[in-house]
Amino acid sequence: MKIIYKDGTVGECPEEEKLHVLRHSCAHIMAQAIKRLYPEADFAYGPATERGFYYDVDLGDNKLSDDDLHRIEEEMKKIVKENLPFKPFILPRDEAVALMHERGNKYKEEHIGDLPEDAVISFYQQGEYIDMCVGPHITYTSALKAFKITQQSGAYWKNDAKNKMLTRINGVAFFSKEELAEYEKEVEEAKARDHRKIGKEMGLFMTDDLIGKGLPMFLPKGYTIWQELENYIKEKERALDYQHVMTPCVGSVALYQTSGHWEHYKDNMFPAMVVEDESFVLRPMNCPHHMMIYANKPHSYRDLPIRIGEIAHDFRFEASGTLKGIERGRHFCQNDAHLFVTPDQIKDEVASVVNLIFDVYKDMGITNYRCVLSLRDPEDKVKYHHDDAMWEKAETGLREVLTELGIEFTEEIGEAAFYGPKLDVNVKPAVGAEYTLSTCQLDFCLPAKFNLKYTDADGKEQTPVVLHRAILGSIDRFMAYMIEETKGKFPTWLAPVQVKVIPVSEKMLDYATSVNKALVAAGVRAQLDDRNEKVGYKIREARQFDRAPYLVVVGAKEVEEGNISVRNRDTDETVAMGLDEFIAKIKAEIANRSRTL
RNA sequence: GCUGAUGUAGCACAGUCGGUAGUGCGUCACAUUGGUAAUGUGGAGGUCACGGGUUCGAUUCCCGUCAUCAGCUCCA
Repeated sequence: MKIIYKDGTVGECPEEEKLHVLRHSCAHIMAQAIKRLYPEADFAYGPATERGFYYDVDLGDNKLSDDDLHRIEEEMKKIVKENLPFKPFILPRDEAVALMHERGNKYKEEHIGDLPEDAVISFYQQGEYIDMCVGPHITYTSALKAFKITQQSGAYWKNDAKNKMLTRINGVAFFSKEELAEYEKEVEEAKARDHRKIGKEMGLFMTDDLIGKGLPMFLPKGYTIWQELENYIKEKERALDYQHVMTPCVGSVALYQTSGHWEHYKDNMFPAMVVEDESFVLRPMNCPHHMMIYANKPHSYRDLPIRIGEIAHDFRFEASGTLKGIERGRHFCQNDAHLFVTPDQIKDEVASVVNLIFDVYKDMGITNYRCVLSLRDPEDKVKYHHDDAMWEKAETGLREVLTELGIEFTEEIGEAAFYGPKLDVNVKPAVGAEYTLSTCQLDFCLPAKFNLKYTDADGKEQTPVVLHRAILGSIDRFMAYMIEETKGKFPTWLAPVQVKVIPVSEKMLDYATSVNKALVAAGVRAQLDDRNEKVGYKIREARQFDRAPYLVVVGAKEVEEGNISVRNRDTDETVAMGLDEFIAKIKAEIANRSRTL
């Protein structure tokens, strides 16, 4: 694939940049098409993305319908057919400003003003359309073979909610029609994996307008999974000498004023309730409660580390547009803990948390994640606690520990909590943007605000350091992730229905009932399908909706031989075995929390 | 919250250029008694999200509200 650079040289495109260039050029072609249909359109940014491209455009008062997007796409096809060359040129700053001004490109004009003094300002022209751009681009529009406009949405100029909202038009582009078709298939598969869809199919949770938005309710099957996750993580934590507590979901406003959360987050909390001249809020997080538990009695350095954990109900008034099933609601349960440590214990405790995270991921079969060291933005004086020395100590400390542990991570500025830096472990859901699953945060700030103390070996009072950590993050969100990862085919220990018992006909119903009873009595989540339907039909439903790990079919043969037929969900193999043998096998599998059937 | 789209039976969806609605699955009844991804027949089931307006008449047109979806911003 030939490409043309801003100085006019033409060359072969490096393999790894081909798609990027193609997609970026596609954005220009889309802009040209939009300009033809909407001459008043003014363009902001139009980059390539992971799968395609977008362009943010100011369309004045025009609103686009799906038909309009289709028209734009048709116009793009025409431009491709016209086979226009991409022609670059470079202008001195004053002429560049004049050109953009003359053509009414006020966003590009503003952009030039943001560029450094010595910037080379280049343009690309294809046909009648000129765009300010550093390139490189494809040499002719006909190089674009497979693309599609996928959606429109709003996006703020320079990503700032204070600025005007522009129309963002997204598209995808590939080398070939086959790759485009492959992409569309992937999108369909991702939609089928969406936890909201599977949750409904399997009867895991529900929402209702009358309850209120962002407030999902866990149904018996969903709560079964939820409880298993809770038991699992508490067991892991107990083994690491955590102590679990239970604290109220409400706290006084004064509590959050003390912690600083009120100042930073009051707009994202449910508004205060005033009773008997005192103000309370539904709690958005649990740090202050746990701080007060620490402060409940004096501590010696010999007591530390103290690890206080809680599966804690929290409420946040999340912007309505951000709510998403059980992945992000206005109520959720954090797998939270606060570790109160001395400065020389930081390293070991961070290591222990990090090891716990990856131990859990191993158990759960989670492999697709990335680690981020989230740092403050030193320029942002509003968001972050003012104490440069504290930040320096916390950030370098955390970075050192992670490096020593051999964790691969990237650093992101401006992602820290207001009280300290964090290690975030991020994953991608089936649909939508990446989110944080697990976190470990280093905090020198809140212990001081709450005046927490311990007595050191010299009998002097010292302030402990706090590690905030969440392994499953929120149980709700973690469950959403597991639904999407497993497509609802949970490992046996998590499956809401572990065994579906299917009699071949009603004649064997008594035998099937006794088999089911024995399984239930043994602590297995078994369910009898006693409906008057054929075997094939019941098998189909058990696979499609329950996704039960095991199907037990009993007919005349089994009654006669006094055994059962067990079909494995993952291999589709059926074997005959004694009921006791099966119970022993599945109980062991559940106890081991094994991932494979 | 913002921009856009959507809201019809438990679920998935048709449809009505304004005359109070259909299909499939599920559900219920009856027949069938079956061997690992759909047995047959029949019945019931809807204030067409909610509230206003226009109209002889609104599920359909207009306005507002609520919810859902995509993206943006945010995520202690």
